[in-house]
Amino acid sequence: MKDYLKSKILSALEKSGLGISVDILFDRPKIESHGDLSTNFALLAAKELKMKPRDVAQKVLDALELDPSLVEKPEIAGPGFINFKFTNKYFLSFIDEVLDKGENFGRSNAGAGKKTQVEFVSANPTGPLTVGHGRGAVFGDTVASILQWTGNDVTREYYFNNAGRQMRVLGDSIRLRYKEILGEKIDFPDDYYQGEYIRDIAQHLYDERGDKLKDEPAEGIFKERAEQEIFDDIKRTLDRLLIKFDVFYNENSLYETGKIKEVIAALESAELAYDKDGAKWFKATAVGGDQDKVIVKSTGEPTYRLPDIAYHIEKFRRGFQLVVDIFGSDHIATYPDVLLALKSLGYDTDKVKVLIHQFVTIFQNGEVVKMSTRKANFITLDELIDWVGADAVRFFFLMRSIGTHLNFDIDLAKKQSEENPVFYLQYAHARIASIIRFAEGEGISTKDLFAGGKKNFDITLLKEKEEIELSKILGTFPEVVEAAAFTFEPHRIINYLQEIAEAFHRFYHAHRVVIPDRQLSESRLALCLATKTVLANGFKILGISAPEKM
RNA sequence: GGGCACGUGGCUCAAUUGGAUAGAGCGUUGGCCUCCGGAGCCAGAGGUUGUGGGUUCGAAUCCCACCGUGCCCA
Repeated sequence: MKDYLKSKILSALEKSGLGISVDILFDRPKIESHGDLSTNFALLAAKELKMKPRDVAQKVLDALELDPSLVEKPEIAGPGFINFKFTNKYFLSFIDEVLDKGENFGRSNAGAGKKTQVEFVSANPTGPLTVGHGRGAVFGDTVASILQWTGNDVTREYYFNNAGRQMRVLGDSIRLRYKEILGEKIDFPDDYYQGEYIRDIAQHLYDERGDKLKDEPAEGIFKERAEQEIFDDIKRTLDRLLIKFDVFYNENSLYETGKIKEVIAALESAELAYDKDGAKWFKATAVGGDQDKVIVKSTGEPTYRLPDIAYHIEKFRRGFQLVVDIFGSDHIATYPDVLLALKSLGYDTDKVKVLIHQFVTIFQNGEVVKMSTRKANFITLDELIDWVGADAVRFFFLMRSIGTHLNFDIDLAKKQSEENPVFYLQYAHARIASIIRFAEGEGISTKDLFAGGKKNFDITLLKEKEEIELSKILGTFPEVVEAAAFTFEPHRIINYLQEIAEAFHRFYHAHRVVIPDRQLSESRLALCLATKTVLANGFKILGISAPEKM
């Protein structure tokens, strides 16, 4: 519809001899009397035409020819907005469209098959996923879904490091707990992993191998076993949230295949690296950075920057045309260096989209719970799922934009799990399912609506305000999905589904679906079915279940 | 100390990316089932968008300063 209006306006401009450079964009007014779509181009163009905005608008309207079965007479309003109101016929046509496309309604090819990678979670296997990881996990998975719905070829990827100091400490933490089980007196350092899961892993080793491991080094079986068990645990948690990865990428492979050295060599040959104080530096100041950064410490150990650069080069080499990185705010200071290095080596960093989510602050018993994997005073994602269920966890993390520092009161979440907004949406879906069951009992099957390969209902029988309003909203679903993809903001879909549920409940309360008038019943049933379809498609994107009963 | 982000009713958050009268949920006040699911619907109260300047036809949104919160760095 926007395209239609835009082309009509362009030809009207031409006819009236007005040349303008501004783009013609449409807004959906918040106020009903302002119509269904509104454009402000007359306001924007007034200056260059040296005319009053309202005069520009009037000239365009004089030359504008629109199909009266779709659009009613446009109006000029306020300082120079042009408002368009559409016909009921146009709105009701959405019902047909939804039912025709079914579970594909909302999909588009806006992404044109773009090879896309979404990297998220990427937690090292040092402990269970926390509530903090949950936000990034659910968000990343949903962004990936949205990109798929809009026609991108998406790979979900998890990047991890099973080498380095943290993992050595992890292995040694297990070793000490194992010794403890053997009855030895141990001195467990404060900066070791304190969690109960460390004891569990040590216990498993003891159960299987007895005391045979008492002289094994930390880096061998202890570390390996820890990695394996913790990773299994992480995957199980992700699985409960319906999150599946296509690729687990091991940072270590970048060393094994020499990619790390290649980066150093590339930086050196570009004269962007130098040695100082026994360390190797990236000369960021030469390419617009505020200060040079260490890439290899004097101990010979690389900083996080070096493998991150190498990993991103690999992403480019693998042919990704869009790379989406999802980090917690703790990485907020790290990515500019990485992007700067990539850019200075000639890579197109416009292809990289970095999305930073703020942390979740957990409250319990009215107090802030500080999260630290090491100290083990965290609430695991698993526990959260146990308390409120997977649907509510996904929904809760998705309903807010990622920029907010959101507060999560555990006690409230447990108590309110029955009143969670997710139920409001699911209830609408279940209620429609129930109406359909009822209708079948009364002898109207939804199958009858499509018998013989054609639609046996007449949407023009729908004339009530609530019916028009509902189908109007249904029609905008594809736009909403595209907007969510464009902005990487899943919460837009939730807000939208909320609108549908509201419009549906209002319709339901105002009008009965199954009534003696068979034809009208069928029309309303078609509207219900279309609503159910859009709700279900939205839930599918969000990874939330669409219950037939609750 | 420096960098990045965020401050919107009592609480948790929206606001179509600079648009018209700032909207939802929870909580709160009062109504609504003989009838397809009351996990619902309708109505009300509750706001100087942290503060002060600036940019323009127009600012919660952009710019500057300050205050507060979070994360990172030395």
